[in-house]
Amino acid sequence: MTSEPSWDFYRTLLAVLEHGSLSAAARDLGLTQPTVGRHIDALEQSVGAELFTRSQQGLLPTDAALVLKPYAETLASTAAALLRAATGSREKVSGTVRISASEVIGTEVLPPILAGLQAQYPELIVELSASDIVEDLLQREADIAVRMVAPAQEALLARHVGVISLGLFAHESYIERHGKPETIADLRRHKLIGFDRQTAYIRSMVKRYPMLDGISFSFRSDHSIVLHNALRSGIGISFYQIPLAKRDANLQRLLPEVEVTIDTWIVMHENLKTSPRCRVTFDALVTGLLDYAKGNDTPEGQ
Amino acid sequence: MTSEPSWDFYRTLLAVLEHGSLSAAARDLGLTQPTVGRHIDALEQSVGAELFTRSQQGLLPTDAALVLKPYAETLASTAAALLRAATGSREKVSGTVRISASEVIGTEVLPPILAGLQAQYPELIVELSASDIVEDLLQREADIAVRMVAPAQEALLARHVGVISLGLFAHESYIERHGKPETIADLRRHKLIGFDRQTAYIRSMVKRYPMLDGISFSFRSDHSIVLHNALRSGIGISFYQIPLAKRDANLQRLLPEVEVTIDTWIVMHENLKTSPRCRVTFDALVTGLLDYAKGNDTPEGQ
DNA sequence: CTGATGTCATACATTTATGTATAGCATCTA
DNA sequence: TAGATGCTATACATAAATGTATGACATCAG
Repeated sequence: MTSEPSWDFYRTLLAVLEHGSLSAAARDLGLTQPTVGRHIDALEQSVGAELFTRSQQGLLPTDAALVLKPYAETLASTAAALLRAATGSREKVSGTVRISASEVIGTEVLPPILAGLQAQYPELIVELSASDIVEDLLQREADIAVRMVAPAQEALLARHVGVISLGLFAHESYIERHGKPETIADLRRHKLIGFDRQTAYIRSMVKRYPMLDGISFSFRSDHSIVLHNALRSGIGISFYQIPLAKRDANLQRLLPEVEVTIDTWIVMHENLKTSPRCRVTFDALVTGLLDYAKGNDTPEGQ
Repeated sequence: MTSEPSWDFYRTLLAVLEHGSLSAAARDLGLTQPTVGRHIDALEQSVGAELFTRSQQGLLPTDAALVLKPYAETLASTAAALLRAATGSREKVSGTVRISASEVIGTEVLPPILAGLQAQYPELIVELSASDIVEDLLQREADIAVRMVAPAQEALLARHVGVISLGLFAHESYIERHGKPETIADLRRHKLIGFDRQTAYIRSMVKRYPMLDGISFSFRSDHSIVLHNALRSGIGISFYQIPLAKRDANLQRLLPEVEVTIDTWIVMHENLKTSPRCRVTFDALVTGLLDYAKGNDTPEGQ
């Protein structure tokens, strides 16, 4: 460890870890394979440890390299955030703003809101990361996030935009075939659509209706869109956001006494409030989602 | 923004921001002044904004540059953490572990604990950041922290090591001159030693004894060591950690009904538990501070 | 005022890093 | 089996970044 290695080596390291080969990493980085190889060599020498076992069909990361991956990911997301913060003038609403939201919100609710925003500010570039994975490390850190959990960190500008209500729904074609459940216990004899992994949705549901805990799903996916399409195709019964269900007349509410509410926040780091593009995006999301939670939905086509 | 700038430019940017001149930054980085200047030039071109207003007695950062500083600091601390994670073999207890603690704990309590640890593991290098400033951004992020607030983040390995008790103390030379206060209200006619800024100490004290809120200190410093030396020199009355006070026979406890307790945690990121040096340091801190909180103090000389 | 020390900017030489081209080996498909 | 495609490793030429030396200006102490 004679002197600190170049920070660029960390970027190269991350690319190699992500792509699994020097050549692929080189293509991604806009470098060449020998250069990437030299970066890894230099890094290995600096830290005094083997990072990859070389083979002719690619590189296999060692434990040491895997330990470094989360650090390199943090570096990448911070560097990306720095670049976003630096780009775009401080007066105009221009440059890139990156938003993180759940899959459902990101795919169904945000697009119309963001469409209006971009119509107003043509120079604004929006990156939208729609994912239910909590540990969003692979993704570039977002400037603004729509969250279903109360923000814990300090130095965050958070706005509570109300509660989103979920109810049980089924497509009418399913009801024709299987009938309606009359009680919660009755759900056990129905086909239920559910999640693979525990998401914020599930956690709050199980908290509220413990009898749902042991229930077995006959259709599972960890992809929210798949679940919703399964619901719309009449595969079974699923929780669904009530404002969204209004858009589809063929979806029928079941057991109206079952209702789960999810608190929703818009969260932004405090020091971004001086950035015009983050400010206007934040405000647009707040007003748009307040409307959505109230039931004043603005569907896609409008 | 033709292509992403070199991450090394961010390191250079941070150095220039911290030192205030190209030359000083160059000395710090082990580069030369023209190189540092070229890095800044290239970065300005990449982000399309002026970062510094050049003058012959140094560089004045623009608002744009100041916005980027926290990002660059995060990059620096992450890069340092990566390097620490990479260095040192995975079997032996070697390499550097960085610990963050309050000033009092760091200066008075930890050294004997760490001395024992380093005697056991001669190849272990310890970095100790003793500071009461909460936003420890300038510092390199620590591997292990001794905290007085309940850890909020997830993915943290936290161990509660008990409560540290604080009482009011004065040096006997002070008592000879001013006598002892008999009631809490009586404190108002005494000389009190206190803090400039609100620390975890103060907050929990005021919470418990609201009558202390409006009290005026006749001696203030935001440096804990200064305060303790002021106490030992007989300048006035101050809160002091009871286990520490036992070491100095000339310190007398006043108003024994006044006692404030501070919960204490040792906190480490979960993914460091595979690192032997972090593991053994964590364990040593836990046992050492459990002993300390119980009153089984292990003073410096022993 | 004068010299010492600090700063940034520029011109030029050199070192360093990178790209190109190629060889060697594995894997898969026809 | 032959050929295409994937990968890494090496040798060599080139391009790029860095260092050296120097000049111009500002600030402070004597």
